[in-house]
Order: sequence, then structure tokens, then C-alpha cells
Amino acid sequence: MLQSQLFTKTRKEAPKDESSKNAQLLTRAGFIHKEMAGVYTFLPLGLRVIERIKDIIREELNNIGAHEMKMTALQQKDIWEKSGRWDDEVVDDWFKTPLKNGTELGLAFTHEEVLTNIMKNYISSYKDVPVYAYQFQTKFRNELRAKSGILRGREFLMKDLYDFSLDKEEHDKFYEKMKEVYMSIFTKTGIGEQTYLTMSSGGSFSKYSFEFQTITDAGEDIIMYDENKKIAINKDDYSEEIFDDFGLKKTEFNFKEAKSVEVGDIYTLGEKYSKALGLTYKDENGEEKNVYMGSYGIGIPRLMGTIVEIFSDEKGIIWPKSVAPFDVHLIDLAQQQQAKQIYESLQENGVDVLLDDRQLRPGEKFADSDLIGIPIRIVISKKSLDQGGVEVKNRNSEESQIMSPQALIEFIKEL
RNA sequence: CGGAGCGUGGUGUAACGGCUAACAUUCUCGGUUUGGGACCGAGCGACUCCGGGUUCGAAUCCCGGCGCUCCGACCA
Repeated sequence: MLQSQLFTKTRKEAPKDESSKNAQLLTRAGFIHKEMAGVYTFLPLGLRVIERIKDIIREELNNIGAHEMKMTALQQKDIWEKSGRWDDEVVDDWFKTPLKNGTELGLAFTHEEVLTNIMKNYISSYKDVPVYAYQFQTKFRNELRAKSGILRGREFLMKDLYDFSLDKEEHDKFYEKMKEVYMSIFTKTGIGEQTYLTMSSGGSFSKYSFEFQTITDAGEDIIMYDENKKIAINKDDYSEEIFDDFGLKKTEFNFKEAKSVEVGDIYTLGEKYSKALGLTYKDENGEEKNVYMGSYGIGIPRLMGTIVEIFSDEKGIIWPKSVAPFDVHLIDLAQQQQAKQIYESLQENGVDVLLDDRQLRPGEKFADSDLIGIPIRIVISKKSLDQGGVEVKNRNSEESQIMSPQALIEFIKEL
């Protein structure tokens, strides 16, 4: 992409209606635009990051036999009444609205009921399960208080996966697998080191569930975590009881306390929704059984915001390679043909390049580059050409090296 | 939903109840400059969030609304 064609601009100052680091940096660098509290537009750079994150998740989920689909954001009232979740006393963050013909509907806050209802068309035999289906969908939560930039929004993109299993045993196996898959996703997006599989109370479906908590001061949760054993307990649930229930000895752990963000959660739903909506199959003996379910969520903007909270310095964002909007930021200070040639040959080799072809002073280009945070910066200038090529520098290091255009291609391809 | 704070050009700030609402930045034009948001000059850009009230006079004081941020509660 040519930076001269990118319509967004950077700002020196953050708008005063943002105080979280993620929203300040993402706004200043031109990744997001706030529409209202908790509601953000993702601009071209921001969308690229979203798509990179989605790609990582997709690859992991497709690997274990899950299939992507896309459900609707408008949902009918009656399937929610069957599970009892239409009631404001049960779920208090609905956005509900009547149609012109009077029919009441809800804006999606989750999709258990919807997908369970869909699956009634496709699951009728024990041979039809397990089914693993997921989507990336806009979710609407009528939060009393949106906060922390893109970490808690009223409208946000969520990856939600649901498993439809034969029985508890089959579901449990998948659940264990998802623990690994989630960890792998968070590792690939760059926050593996800070992210802990965390035990917490499980809500209405089961006594306990697991969530993935990433340590950062921007978080609204508090976890007790063991760095070596790589496990944590949500502080709300940190008790003798939980140790007993999991058969663990408190003395075997060295727990520390930290603020954290819940970047993902995995729930066992059991037969709650299959029973409520009548999703059953016939087993080998012709007997009717309820499908056994689980749900697995990751808030995509929240994950993106968490990454920014962790990886930044006083100059701007420092994207992990895997989720950066571009692989390389090519900065042309020479205003000659070489930059265009390198730009094109990098692209031919499958490298995503942002070429800063604007006629600006070097200082401004460097400042923008640091703010936007693309992991590799390549400068082509009179100075670098005199020294025999281009200057390559990582965003997170001060050192740079000169290499020839040919060597550059090889160097980038190997990363 | 309880509490606190804040709403002034696109952005960030200033202005005792009293001149034409100021400064910086962005933007436009001209000049100079080209390895860390450089410099000089000239411009454009505001019903001071909305509605009432007090006053000779309100960005400023009072009431109501709306919006935003933060703390707490909530987060299936």
C-alpha cells in the first residue's frame, strides 16, 4: 500500500475523550475511530490487524475440524424465550427493538440458541455428531459502562465456536483440546508469555470453567498466577474449595497477584440449550438423547487492544510480527526509482509493504513509522545508497544494518 | 445503576461576569530546508454541546437535558 493513498493521518496528541493506552495509540496512529462510547470504526490499518488475528484463529480452528459459518445479528425472540434468556431479569444487556410489523427482535449478544436451533436441521443421528462450528460475528452488549477503549465495547467482533458432541466424554475431550488451541492462538498473536489458563467459577452451566487471562495493568480482572506452572485462578474464586475440587495442594504453588484481561473463555454448556430447544439425536439403540454442548469465545478487538497495551513504548505501538498491519514499512527518503523497485519486488515475494512515498521531512516519517509500529522499517535514502543499499531496523531495537536490495529480499523472506 | 470529573475551531489547551473568544497544531498558499514531527511569512477554520434562567452584559454563575472519561457495581 502506498502511504500517500492512505487517507488516515497520525496525530501528535490523543483526543481527550480517551484515556486508555490502547485507544490513545490506536487513535493517534489512525487504526480506529470512535463513534460513541464503546463503539469503534476500524479504519484501514485497524482492519488489517483484525484480519491478521482472524487468520491466525481460522487456521487453528480449521486444523481441529471446525467449520466457519456466519449467523445473523438480528435474532428472533421465541428461541430466546425457550432458554429463558429473553427476560431482562436473566440477561440485562440486551438491545431489543420491534420491527415495523410489531415483531420484537434482539440484536445478537451471543449465539447458543441460534445455532442450536439451526442444528436441529442437521443433527438427528449419533452419526451426525460431533459438529464444531464457529463464526466471526458482531455482538451487541448493552453495557452499563463501556470502558478501556476497545477492551469493552457495546458492539464488537467475536469469534464464537460451539461444539455439539455425543456425550460428556466426547465433549470433555474436545474441551481439553480447546485449551491447547486457545493457548496456541494467544502464543501466535504474541501474548502467550503473559497469558494464563485460569480457573474460575463457571456461571450457570457448570461449577467451574476456564478462561484465558492476559496480565496487563489495563485489565479489570485480578488473577492469582503461578509463572512456572503456567496456571492461574481468578481471584474471585481463589479459595480452599477450588483447591479441593481440583485436587490441588495450595502449598505446591507460588501464586502472585496481577491485573489481567479476559481474552478468551471456554464453557461447558452440557444439555442446557439442547434440552431447551429440543436438539436431540437417536443413538445406536434408537433412543433419543440430548446433544452435549460447549461454547468458546474470543473478543477480537479486545485481543487487539490487549496486544497494544502490552507492546508499546513512548513513541508508539510495537506490533508482534504475526498481527502487524504490514510486514515492512519502507520509507523512501531518496525520492528515486529504487524505492518503487524494492516495493514491487517485496510484494512479488509475498511481503506486505507499506511504502511511505510522501514528500515529507525524514523526522516526520520516522515519527509516523514508530507510532504505527510496523515491526520492520526499511529506509532508502541517499545516505543508505551511498553505503551500498538500504537500512533495515526492527521497531523494537535501536540498531540497524545496511544491506543490498537483493540481500534484503532474502532477509525478509527468511523471517 | 451509585459516585467523581469534564464538554471552547479538525486536534490539544487558554480566557476575572466586560475589547473583535487567545495560543499551539492540523489544513491552504509562498519561501527556505531534507536522517528524528525544522524554520520564516500570509491565510482558512468557532452560533464556546443543547435548552432555559440570573444580569446592563454569560464561554464564565444557576437549573435541566445530552455526551465523554474515571472509580465502584454488573459482565450469564
